[in-house]
Amino acid sequence: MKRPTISDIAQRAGVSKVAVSYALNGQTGVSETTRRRILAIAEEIGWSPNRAARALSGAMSYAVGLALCRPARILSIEPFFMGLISGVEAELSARSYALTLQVVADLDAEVEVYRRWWAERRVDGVIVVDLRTDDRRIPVLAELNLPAVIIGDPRGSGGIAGIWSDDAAALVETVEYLVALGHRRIARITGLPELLHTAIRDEAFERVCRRSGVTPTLVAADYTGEESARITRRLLSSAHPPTAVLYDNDVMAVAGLAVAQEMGVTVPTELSIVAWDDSPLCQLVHPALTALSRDVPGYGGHAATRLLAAIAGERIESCQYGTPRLVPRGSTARPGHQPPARRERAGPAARGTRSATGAGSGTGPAGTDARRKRDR
Amino acid sequence: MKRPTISDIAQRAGVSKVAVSYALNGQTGVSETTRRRILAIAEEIGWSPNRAARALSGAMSYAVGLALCRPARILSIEPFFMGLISGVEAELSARSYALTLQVVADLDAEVEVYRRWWAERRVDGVIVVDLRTDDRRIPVLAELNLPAVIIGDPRGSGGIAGIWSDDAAALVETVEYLVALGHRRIARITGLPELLHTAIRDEAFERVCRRSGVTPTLVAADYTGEESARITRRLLSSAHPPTAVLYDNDVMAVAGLAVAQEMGVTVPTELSIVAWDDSPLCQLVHPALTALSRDVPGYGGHAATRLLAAIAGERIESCQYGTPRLVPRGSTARPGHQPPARRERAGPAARGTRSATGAGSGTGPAGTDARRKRDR
DNA sequence: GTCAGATACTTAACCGGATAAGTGCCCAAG
DNA sequence: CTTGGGCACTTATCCGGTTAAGTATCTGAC
Repeated sequence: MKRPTISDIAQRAGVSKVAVSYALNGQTGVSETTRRRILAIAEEIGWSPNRAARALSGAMSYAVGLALCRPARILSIEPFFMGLISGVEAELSARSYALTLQVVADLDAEVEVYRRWWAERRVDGVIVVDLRTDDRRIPVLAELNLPAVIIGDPRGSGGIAGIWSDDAAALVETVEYLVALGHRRIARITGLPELLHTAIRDEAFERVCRRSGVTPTLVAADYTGEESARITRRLLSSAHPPTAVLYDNDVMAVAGLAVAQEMGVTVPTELSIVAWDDSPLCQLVHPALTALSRDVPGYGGHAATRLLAAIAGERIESCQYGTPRLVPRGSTARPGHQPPARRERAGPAARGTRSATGAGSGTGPAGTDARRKRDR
Repeated sequence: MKRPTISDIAQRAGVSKVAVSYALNGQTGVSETTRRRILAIAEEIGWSPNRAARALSGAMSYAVGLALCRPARILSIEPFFMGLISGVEAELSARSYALTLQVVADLDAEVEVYRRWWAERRVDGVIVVDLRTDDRRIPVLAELNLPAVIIGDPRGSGGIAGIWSDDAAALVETVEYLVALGHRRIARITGLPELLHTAIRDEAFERVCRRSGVTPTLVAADYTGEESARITRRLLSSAHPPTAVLYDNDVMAVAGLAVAQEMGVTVPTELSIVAWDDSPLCQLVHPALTALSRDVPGYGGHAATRLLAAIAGERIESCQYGTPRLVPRGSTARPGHQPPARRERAGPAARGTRSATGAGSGTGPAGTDARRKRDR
């Protein structure tokens, strides 16, 4: 089956291909009658513009690039990226832009990918994730003059417009919530230390802890459950274990919860847990995890919209979107060793007292969460 | 900054652009001296071929398409897709092919995307996932003569080569394992019923249950934790609850585990749980979930390799890869109401008896799993 | 010495669109 | 009746590569 071209349409319509081009692009220069005839033929034979041809003359590729620089095992478990991609995609495909995805091994490879995409005219712009402190991708993008949107704090995006959430504010809110509950020993298990948002959260953490008279503990991790489990185990067996732990993603928080349960540390009475980034996962475990929730697909959609604007030549500014909201669930409570009354009477074998009926009440919060999710 | 073209190189080298083209593509027709000079210049000015131009003359786009037809909330929680993408990508980028991703709302949209990609020459081939029973995408791909690799059972791929795993065998192995443990009431909570692999697993499930004298219970779900929780709750509160449940993905299995724990049903003694598709998630929960593990990135890599072969014009055959292996963990055991000795002595508040020291033994299996993962 | 054939190039044409610069033709104003 | 100007088109050219089809120049065999 041969792909139809504008020449095919021209032949059928008995006009030149330029007339067809004008007609299909809404330009003046063809009569309304001819235009309709041409459009009808195009529709009939199922014509779509050959992107390569368009790109060659118009210097546009109608594609946007996204390079992901994380090992496969992290990519697959982190719901964040797939959520982001969904959001980006929804926005792009609505304007018939394509998303070109590349997984790279390290930052050098990523920079090379940008250079190649630019030289090959593969993409019209890129979305940059995982902004680093003093990020060397930024000058390259500037040098290439490649339209870009940075997902990350404008302090690190070196003049390139970005979309960012106020992580510091969210962190302060969370710590203050824990302090209000009565916690005085709070630990934070971080994501990759080279990421800018890790540094920003760290700084905010130390600041709010100092201000609140809380002993901060900061441990760097790598987003994996293994690492989180190891660190949590160490923290909980120390002389003065924290009464609350903030994890920099949901996977680490779930792993931390599992370790606590293994070690016989009751959550939330003996240990409160907060996860950064909400996901269905946080509501699947028991107790459900208090989380910093944000609208990830919306975040991606916004980024895509702004990138398309930048590609269209608009001057775009950095904008804030979707600062995480603290969603308290069962994993945070006042610190103390007395478990809540309902659980106290649990039989030795049972992990909780709720009967099948009691569990029905468990649908309450689940239902609420489902509703919240739909609201975003 | 202007993008360098072969004409720039030609000018610098003092030859025609055709000579440059020959030199850069390893064709005969240029002397070794000239070739080296041209390559040096190309390297120096950072030339990469303009993909649009290449595509226009060569009729190749050097891109592969992947359309995902699942709602965002499922995409983001299912590690399968991101794992698949990582694997596909690794293979593609090694041969400097790009991956074009599109998230679509339904099958009609997906078919439209294929038609558009084909007409636009956006991609040289596609990878098709989530094969349905009597899949209407297949005839379209055949009609368009668009190179494709189906990820799914060849019984449904209508002559188009695919890559598949023997789900029926894996399911039979799992049920036989449960039967050997002594289970006689086994339930299976399935994924989307319209997917071919769901039907294949269902059929195998009923067959092996009948053969083994086991009462099968089949309930259709949709891969979400909410749905799984609802169904599990219903099953467990029925008159004759199953003693083992097979879930069609990890998220549903984790949700099922949470419900059991909520309801005071001990896993694994009162209820055994098996998850289809392993992920770090399965090892984070407590007890760790027995799972059907497979090498998802490898699966994707294989698919990409075969697709590239098909694009290169080779005739490719369907091939089997990565039939899931059953990885027994703590969530499966002989059915019975006596919890194992070590847990029996648990204090009322504790969810497990393991002390900090006891938890150290927990690193044993975790270490093993990490090693296994690296092996793939 | 000459002629075939290889070598090392060049020129021309093409891929499928976009776009600048014509070219008839009709209508209306002067 | 002429001229000017818009309308509806066409022709020519370009984007940056690939490929077919020349064309000199050199080499070697007869």
